[in-house]
Order: sequence, then structure tokens, then C-alpha cells
Amino acid sequence: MAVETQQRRPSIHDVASHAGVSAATVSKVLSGVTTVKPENAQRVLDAVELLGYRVDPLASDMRRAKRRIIGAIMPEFESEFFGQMVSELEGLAEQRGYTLVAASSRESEAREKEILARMHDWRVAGVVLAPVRNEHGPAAGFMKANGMTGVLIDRVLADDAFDTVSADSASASAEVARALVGQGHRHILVVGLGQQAATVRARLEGFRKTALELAPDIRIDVVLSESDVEPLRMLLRDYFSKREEGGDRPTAVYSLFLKGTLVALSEFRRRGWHCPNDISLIGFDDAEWMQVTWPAIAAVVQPVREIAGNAMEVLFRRIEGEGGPPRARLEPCKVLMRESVGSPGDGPHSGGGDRQ
Amino acid sequence: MAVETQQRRPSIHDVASHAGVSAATVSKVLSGVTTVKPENAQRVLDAVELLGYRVDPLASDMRRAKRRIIGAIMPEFESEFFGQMVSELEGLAEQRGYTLVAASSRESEAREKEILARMHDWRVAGVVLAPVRNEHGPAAGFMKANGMTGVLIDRVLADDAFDTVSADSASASAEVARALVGQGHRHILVVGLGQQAATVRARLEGFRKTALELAPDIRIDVVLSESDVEPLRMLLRDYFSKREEGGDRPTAVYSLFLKGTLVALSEFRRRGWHCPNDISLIGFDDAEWMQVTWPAIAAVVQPVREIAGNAMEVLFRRIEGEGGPPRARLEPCKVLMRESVGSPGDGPHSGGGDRQ
DNA sequence: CATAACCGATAAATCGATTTTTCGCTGGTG
DNA sequence: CACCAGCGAAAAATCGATTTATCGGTTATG
Repeated sequence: MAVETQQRRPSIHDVASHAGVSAATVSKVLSGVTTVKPENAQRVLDAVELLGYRVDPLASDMRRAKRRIIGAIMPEFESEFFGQMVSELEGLAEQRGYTLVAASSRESEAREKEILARMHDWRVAGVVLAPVRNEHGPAAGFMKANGMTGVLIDRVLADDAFDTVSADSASASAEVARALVGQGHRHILVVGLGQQAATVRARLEGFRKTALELAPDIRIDVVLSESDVEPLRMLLRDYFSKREEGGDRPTAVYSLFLKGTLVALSEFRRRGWHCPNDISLIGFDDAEWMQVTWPAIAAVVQPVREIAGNAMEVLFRRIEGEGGPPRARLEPCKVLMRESVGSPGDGPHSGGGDRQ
Repeated sequence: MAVETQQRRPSIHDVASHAGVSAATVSKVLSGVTTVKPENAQRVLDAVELLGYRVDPLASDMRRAKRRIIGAIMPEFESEFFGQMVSELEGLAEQRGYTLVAASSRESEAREKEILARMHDWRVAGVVLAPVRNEHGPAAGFMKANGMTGVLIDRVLADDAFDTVSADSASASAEVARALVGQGHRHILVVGLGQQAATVRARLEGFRKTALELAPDIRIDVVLSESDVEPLRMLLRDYFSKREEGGDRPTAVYSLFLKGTLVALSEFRRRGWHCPNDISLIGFDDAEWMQVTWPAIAAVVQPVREIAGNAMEVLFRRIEGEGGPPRARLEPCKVLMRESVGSPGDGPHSGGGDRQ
């Protein structure tokens, strides 16, 4: 067993002198080099055990250009999606003997770049960046300019400099379209965040295309908030007020991101509309609570594990020097239909309904 | 502007030779030592600017015993509470020029200890540990044995070796008791996780004491799952089955932790019980969704910012060498009463009710 | 006038590992 | 018998900073 001397940590030289060999030999034994006499190797191992020696990763990383640190930058830590993502990435990095340093850009591109600069200072071996906006922000530019190796995930489609991994938003949206149209919806509101250009476009177009194919007469309204979530609340409020006056309000809402789903729900609640009787609701991003509330909220589940797994795999390949053009990878989502989606006109409408 | 040579990063020696001084002088200028001729200082600053030089934190940390790294260990990253906590801690560490390395113990004490060992390898200056179980686990033991400096937060009350910061569970529970008893509830179920001994006891006893003071005839049932969340679902199912047969089911449920609230909700939904007509519900830990669902779920809000702030403050004081006995700090919670809590017998009971 | 004190700056040691170079020794070969 | 190849291990260089010791030169002091 290791001796618990709450003194200075033993260094590789302490081990060396205990084993009667040089520090270089200790390093070789520990890194599995075979050109060491078995007897000496054993003595080193014994000394390591006796002293409770562990390699100092900082000192170890000192001498190599690429250090065994992976940086991860997420727009936030508060949501299940990014929480799971960090958790997955951490485990994956750990498996390969790397340390994950995670940071939150707090939905700010400026902060994103600062964090990236700090990670560059640390000379991380690679970065997993989930950009606030998209692949063309200043952060990606910084990475390019400084020759950092990295992978972009989530709010990104494809890039000419970095590999990307994201959910197949378009296909998932098509499936949502099939489901809603199939239930008889012919007037649907889509809410999103304009900032996340590429992703939003993919989700919106995937939805629109399939919906129009299935029902050419369908009406699709779109409410986008440019930058932040709070304005969306107001936009939505205005939208519903107008539609209610006009007597032509939508029978279903498709939210392209989690906060949008929350905003929609709170707007429904303000107006006393209930799902799915008064209006149907489905949103991108699943959450644990969505299956325990009344009604259970339908959602598109993003394949967090797959995204994390692929991101790390491609990242490590690049770290190991693999060349070739960047790849854009899309992982399929699952659509979970739940009670918040029904057929229009199924229940007693409380608003000025458009029952067919 | 910095020259963007995607070559090797400039080192302190590059700066030194550009400025025509020694590396030591550069180091002094950058660390604000005043015994440098202003002219030389300016030349150093110019060279730094020209080359785009930035200190390598790894090399810089190499030579000091306590490195400018803070470790944070959370039981999970997936919940809003710990997500916010990590986010706060990260910002606070950053403010002081430290890097936060966060890791998830994934609710495992074994992993907790492994992570701690890795952080010890990194020679972190300090650790913020949110233990899986309580302050007496192997992780805290490891920290003690290795003379690490740290703070324990959340699922912890007080410790004889480390400072602790946590929510004032007892007072919050007392307030919940006042609210529920005030609404007329006389039969209340409390659900929790036995594993988190100290915290659960504080929450339970705080509730029980106040409830009994206000209504000596009150009946308080307790369902605790020892280790994991899933068993709780079964225990709860059994409990409700028995109570429903007996015709004496509780009129309110108080969950001592977030997952318990979710389990309770899903059990209500299985039985077709609605809040607050059939049963009232309030739980520890708030979440964003709780205010947008029907009904909105009442919750105890833990003061994340305050806990994080105090934890970091006391941690840095210890890092700077402050002595004295460990302090146990309690931060007050806020109780948000929402629609999920009503008076017993207010609405049409669907089960075998106990209307008064 | 010799020595001490001081200032600013440089050279060198240090942190703890890894990697390259060097070295001593054994055994085989011409 | 001299020389070379091969092996295992030690010595030394290296990574990029910080910190301590040292040093030349000027000024104050006895």
C-alpha cells in the first residue's frame, strides 16, 4: 500500500533513487518501454507502489507540443442537453487519458473567443466547440487562424476548416411535419431563434418542404427572434393576439429549440389554452420533465451520446494527425410523440377555434 | 496588432531577445515588479504586443506548489441546479485568474474518489466538492489524508476538516410545513433519498418539527429510497396502492429532491390524479419548466449564486493560508408556492378522497 | 580613498517529467 | 587481437516559465 506521508509529493527522482536507477529508467518503465531489465522494472514498480507515486500530468505535458487536455465550450451548462453532452465528452476524454476542461460561453460570442484564447494558452490538444451562433463566428475564425484542431457540434451544419457533428435536424423536422400533417393540422406556427442561422434554416426548411409535399394548401407561419429568448415571448404574444382577433390561429406549434417550447407553453398558459385540445405542441430537445407533466410534451430527442461519441472520435483522429477534408456528420434524431399533440378540433376549444 | 504566424507559439525567450533583455526581466514586467527601468519595461511590452505573446499557464504553474487550477466535482451535470453551480463557479474562478476543471462523479462515490485523485495529480490549488452522499464519504477522507484544501457544498451540513456551504434545508422545510399545514393538510407524504443522510434528515426534521408544532394531530408518512432513484418509483407505487385501499391517502406530497418530484408526478399521472385537486405537490429544487406546466409546480429554490459565491470565497481564503476551524455556512432558500399546492378537498377528487 | 549599500539586470537553478545522446560492457567477427 | 554491433542504463538536454543568486556599475559613507 502507498505510504500516506502528507509531505511533499514524491517525484520521479524519489522513485529513481529508491529503486537505485535513473529517472529516465523510471519514465521508461512507466510508459511501457521494453528495453529495461525485468529486475530493474520490478524494482521501479515496487518503489512506485511503496511511495504511492503518480505521474504529475502537468510536468508530463510540459515537454510535448500537444498536451493531454481537451477543451469543451458549450453555450450553457443549465440545460439537460449540454449537461449530458459535457458529461459524455468528459467520460470519453478520460477513457483516452485526457483531461476535459469545460467552459460555458453563456451564449456570448465574445466570451466564446476569450475562452478559446485561454484554451490556446493551455495548448489543448483539441477543442470541442458548440458555437453560440454557427460555424462562421469569431471563435471558429480564431481556431483557424491559430491552427488549433477542433470539432464543431450542435448549432452547425458543415464547415470548410473543421469537422462537424450535429443532429439531423432536417430529417427530424420532416418527421415532425409528417406527424402533424398526418394528424390533420393545416395551419402551423414554427418558432425559432434567427441567430442560429444554419440550424434553424435546416429545421425550418426540412419541415416546410415535407409539409408542403404532403399538404400543398398548408399554412406555415414563422416567428423568429433574432438574438435573444425574451423578445420571442413578446413576438409570440403579438402573434397570438393578432391571430386570435383574425380568428385564424394555428392548430399546432413546432418549436425549433427548447427555450422556445417553454415560452410557447407559458404563452398557452397565459391564454388558458390547453394541449392538445386547444393547440398542439412539439419541440426540438427532450427533457426529463416532459414525460411527467399534463400533458406530456412531444419532443425531438437529439442523440447526445452519438454526437459526443463521433465528435470525440473524429477529434482524436485529427489529433493523431489524420489528414483529409473536413467531414460533416449528421446523427439521426428520434421523435417522441406524446399527448401534447392531437388532431385539431378534437377537444372543446376555448379560443375562437377553427374547427373543421 | 499581433502577428498571426501560425508557427510555433512565441516563448518568453523570444520576447526577451526581441526586447533586448533577459527572460527574467520579461517575467518581472509581466508580473508587475517595479524594479525595472521604464524604458526596458516599455520595450518588453512592445515586444509582447508585436509577437502576440501570452504566458503559458502550464509552464507558469510548473514552478509553484499550488497551481492556479480549481477542481469542481458535482454529482451530475444534467440538472439545472448543478449546471448553474458549475457555471457560477467557473466565472468566479476565472475572475481570480484560475482555471476551473469540472468533473461529474455521476452519483458514484468510487468515481468521486478517482476524480479527486486525478485532481490531486494536477496539484489543484483547491477543490469544490459536492459529494454524492455526504461529508463522511471516501472522497472527503482522501482530501483529508492528502492535505488538500477544499470546500464541501450542497449535500452536507458541517464537517470537522472542511468548510461547508449549503442551503438552509431545515428552515425551508419549516416554511413548507407552515404553508401546507396552513392550507389545511393533515396527512402528508414526504419522499426522499436515504443516502443523503444529513441533508435528508435536516429537511425531514425541519418539516416534521414545525408541522407537529402547528398541528399535533398531523400524520406524516415517509418514503425513503436507500440508494437509487428507480427503487423509489416502486416504493411510491406500493405506498399509494396501500393507502388507496385503506382509503387514507395523503393530501399532499413533499419531495426532498428534484428526481423525487419527477417520480411523484409520474406516479400521479399513472393514477390519473391531478394537482392540486386530487393531491398537492411541492418539492425541493426549482426548475425552469415548473412555472410553465399545468399546474405550475411549487418548489423550494436553492440559492445557487450565494452558495457558489460563499464556497469560492472561503476556498480562496484557505488557499491564501487563512487558518481557524472550519465553518459551516447555511444559505436561506426561497419557497415558491404555485398551483400544485391547494387546500385538501378543493376540487373533485377522482380517488377515494378524504374530504373534510 | 576604500568599502558598503543599492540598483537594475542577467545568469543560473528550479519545477517534474520526457527524450535524446552518450557511455560502459559483452559478445561476435575478420 | 582489434573492431564493431548491440544492449541496457545513465547523463544531459528540453519544455517555458519563475525565482534566487550573482554581477557590474554608481552613489553614499566612514
